[in-house]
Amino acid sequence: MPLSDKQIKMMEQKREKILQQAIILFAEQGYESTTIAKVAKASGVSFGSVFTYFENKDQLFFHAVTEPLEKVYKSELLDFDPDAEDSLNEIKRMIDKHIHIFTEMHTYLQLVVQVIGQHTKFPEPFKVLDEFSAEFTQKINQAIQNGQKHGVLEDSDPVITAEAYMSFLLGMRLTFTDFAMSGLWDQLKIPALRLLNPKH
Amino acid sequence: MPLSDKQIKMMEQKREKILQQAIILFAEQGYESTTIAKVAKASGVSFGSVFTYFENKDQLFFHAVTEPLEKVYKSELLDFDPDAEDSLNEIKRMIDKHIHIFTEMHTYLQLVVQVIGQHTKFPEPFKVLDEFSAEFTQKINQAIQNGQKHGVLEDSDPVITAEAYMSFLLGMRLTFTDFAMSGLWDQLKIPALRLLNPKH
Amino acid sequence: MPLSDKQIKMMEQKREKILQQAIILFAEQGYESTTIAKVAKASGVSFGSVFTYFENKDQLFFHAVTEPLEKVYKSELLDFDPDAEDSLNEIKRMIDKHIHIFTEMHTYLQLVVQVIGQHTKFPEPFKVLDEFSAEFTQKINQAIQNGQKHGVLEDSDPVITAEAYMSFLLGMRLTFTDFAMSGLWDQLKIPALRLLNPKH
Amino acid sequence: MPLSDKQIKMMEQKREKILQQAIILFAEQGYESTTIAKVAKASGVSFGSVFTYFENKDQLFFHAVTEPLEKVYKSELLDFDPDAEDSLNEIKRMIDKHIHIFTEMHTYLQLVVQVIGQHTKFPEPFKVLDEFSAEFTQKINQAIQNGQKHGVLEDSDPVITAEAYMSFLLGMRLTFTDFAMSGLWDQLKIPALRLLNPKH
DNA sequence: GATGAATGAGTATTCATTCAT
DNA sequence: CATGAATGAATACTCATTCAT
Repeated sequence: MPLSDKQIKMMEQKREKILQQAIILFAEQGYESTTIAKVAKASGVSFGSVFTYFENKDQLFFHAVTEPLEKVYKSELLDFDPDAEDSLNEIKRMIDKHIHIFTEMHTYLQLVVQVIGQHTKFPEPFKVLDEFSAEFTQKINQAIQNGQKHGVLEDSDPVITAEAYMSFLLGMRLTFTDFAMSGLWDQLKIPALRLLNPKH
Repeated sequence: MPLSDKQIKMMEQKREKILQQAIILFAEQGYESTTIAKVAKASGVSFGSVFTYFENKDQLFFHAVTEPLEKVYKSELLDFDPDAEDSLNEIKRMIDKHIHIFTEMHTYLQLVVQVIGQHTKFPEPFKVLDEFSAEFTQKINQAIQNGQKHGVLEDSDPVITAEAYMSFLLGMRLTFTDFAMSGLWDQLKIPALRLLNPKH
Repeated sequence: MPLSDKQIKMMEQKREKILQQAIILFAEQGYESTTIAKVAKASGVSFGSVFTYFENKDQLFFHAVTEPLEKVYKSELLDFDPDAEDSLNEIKRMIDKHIHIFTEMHTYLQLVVQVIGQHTKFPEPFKVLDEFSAEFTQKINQAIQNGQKHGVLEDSDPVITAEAYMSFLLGMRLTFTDFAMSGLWDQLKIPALRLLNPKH
Repeated sequence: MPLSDKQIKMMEQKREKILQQAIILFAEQGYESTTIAKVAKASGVSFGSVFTYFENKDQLFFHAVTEPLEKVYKSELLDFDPDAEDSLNEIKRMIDKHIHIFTEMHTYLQLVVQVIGQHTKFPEPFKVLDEFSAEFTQKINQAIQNGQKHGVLEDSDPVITAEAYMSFLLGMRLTFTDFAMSGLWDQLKIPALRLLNPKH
C-alpha cells in the first residue's frame, strides 16, 4: 500500500524542516558541535526521525551544504546575461543582485566558509562548492570581457578581476557579523562595481 | 629550587612547539576534531604536558588564535603611515605588504575564519579579533582620507571603502584554496588598489 | 469478512517463508545480529508483516528453534524400534539415519548449539530442546539395552553410552564446518557404531 | 618517566581480570549481549578502562577466544607422546587428561562453539581455532597410527577416528549443561577409548 | 615538570516495536 | 492484512581532564 499524497507531502515538509534547522545549526555551531539531537529538537522530531530522512550525519551535512546551492542560489547567482548588449546596465543589475543575495545568505555562507576552510575534512561538499565557484567566476569573466568589448569597462585581466570580485563578495559577508546594519549593504555596490574597473 | 635558564628556555620552546602544532591542527581540522592527543603527538610531547602549558583546550585555542595576531600579524598589518605625505606610494606599499602577509597567513586565516563564522561559539577569541578588525579598518580609513586630502584618491565614503578593502583581503584568501599558484597573488594588488579608488 | 481459502494458504506460505529465512539468519548470524529487517528482506515482505505472523523477535526465535524439531526432526530421529527383534540391524539402520539427518541439519544445528550454549539467555527454547534430548537419549538407552539383551552389543552402562552417542552426533556436526566433504559423513557411521560397543 | 614495576604488575592483573570476566560473559551471553559496560562492572573498572587494555570490543573478543587456548589449553591438550612405546597406556593417559580438561573448560568451550557455529561472523578467532583443531587431530591421528603399529588398537581409518574422537570431546561438553554431576565425566573415558578401537 | 592510566560525560547510530494509513 | 514512518532505549566508542607516580 503506497503512501497517500498527503503523507508524502507531510514527509517532504518534515525533511525540509530538518534540513533548514540543520543548516542553521551547522552554520552557527559547526559540524561537530551540531548534534543530531539538537537538529531533531529544533525540528520538532525525534532524533530517530532524522535518520529516516538522512542516512547519517555526514549526509545531512552534505545536503545542508549542497541543496540550498542547487535549489536556490545557483540559479539566482547565475541569473545575468554575460553577453548582454547593454553591458554596463546588465553588470550593474548583476552586482545589485549579487550583493542582495549575499546579504541574505548570511547563515548559509558560514557553512560554505567552513567547508572551504576545512576542505580536507569535507571533500564531497567541497567538490560541489568548488565546481560552482569555477562556473561562477567563468561567467563573471565572460561578462567582464563583454563589458570591455563594449567599451564600458577599462581593460584589466578578466580572470583576475573575476576572482577579485568573487573574493570580495565572500569576504564581505564574513567581515560583517552584525548584519542588522543592512543599510551598509547597499553602499557596497559601489566598491563592487569599482573592482570591475568601469570607465568614468 | 628555581629552574635554570636553560630549563626555562626549553620549556618556552616546548610551549611554542605545542602552540604551532595546535594552530595548524585547529586550522585544518577545526576545534572539535583537534584532540589534545593529536596536538601532543604532533609536538612530540605527552598529552599530559599540553596541560602543563595550557590550562585546557579552550585556553589552547584562545592562544592559538590570539598569539600570532598579537606577536606577529598585528604590527605587520598596521605597519604603514596613515598620514604620510607621499600618500599614494605609502598606500601602494601598504597594499603590497598586506597582500604579501595575507598570502603567508594561509593557515592562520582558516583559524580566523572559524572564529568569525562561529563567533557565538568562540566569544573570547572573537572579541580579540573583532577589536583588531576595528583598529585595522580605522587605520585604513585614516589612510584613505589622507589620500583623498592629498588628491591621489577619488572621493568615496572612506568607511565603506575601508570595509570593502578588508573584505577583499579576507575573501581573497578564502577563495583560493590552492595557494601554490602564488603568481596570482601579485596580480591581486591591482584590484586591491582599484578598490581604494585611485585617480588615473 | 472471512478470509478465503486461497488467502489463508497464501498467509501460511508467507509465514513459512519468514520462518525459513529466520532460521537461516539466526543460525548464521546469531540472535542479536539477526534483525527483523533482514528477515523481512530475505523473505520478501515488509518488516511490519513479520509482526503480523510472529508476536515479537523472541517468539520468532522460539518458533525458529522449536518448529523444525517438532515438525520434522523429532519424528525422524525417533523413527527406530528400540525393542526390535533384529536388534543389530535396527541399530545400524538407526545410525545410518541419524548420521544422515545430522548431516542435513547443518544450519538448524547451529541454532541448537546457540540455545544450548547460552541456555540462560534462551530458557524457553532450551526447555523444548532439553526435553527432546531426554526423550531421545532415553530411547537410545532402551535400544542399547535391547541390543545387550539380544547379545549383539557388549555390556556397557547404557545411560553413559547413550549420552556418549548423542554427544558424538552433536559434536560431529560442530567440528566440521566445511560440509562439502560429504564423503566423510558416511564413514562416521563406523565410529558411531563402535561407541555402542558391538560384539565382533 | 616509565611506569614502575609495581604499576606494570597492577596493570597486568587488571587486564587479566577484564579478560576473565569477558570470557565468562561472552560465553554465557554471547558476543552482542555482552556489553563493555557489563564487562567493566564485572571487572570492577570503569568502562573507559576496558578501552585502555583492549582496542575495541572485537579485539577483546579475539583475545578472550585465543588467549586461553594459547596460554593454557593448547599445551595441555597436546601434552601426550604420539610415538610412545607403551602406546596403550599413553593413549589412556591422554584420554584421562582430555576428558579432565574438557570438563574444566566448560565456560571456554561455549565461547569456542559460538565461534565455530558462527564462523562467518568471527573469521579471525575462527582461524586460530581452526588451526589448533588441525594440529590437534593431526597429533591424535599420529597416536592412533602408533597404537595400531604396536597392535594395541584394531585397524581403522586413523583420520576418521581422530575426527570422531575430537567430535566426541566437543559434543560431550555441549550435551551436558549441568556440570554439577561431575561423576559422569569419569565414566565417559570408557566410550572415548572405545572410539579409538582398542583390542580386547 | 612529565607521563599516561583512569574516569565518565557525551554522541552517532541501530533496531525492536507501535500505529496510522 | 500490509506497509513503513516515528520513536527512543540501548550501546560502542571518543576524548578532555584529573591525578598518582
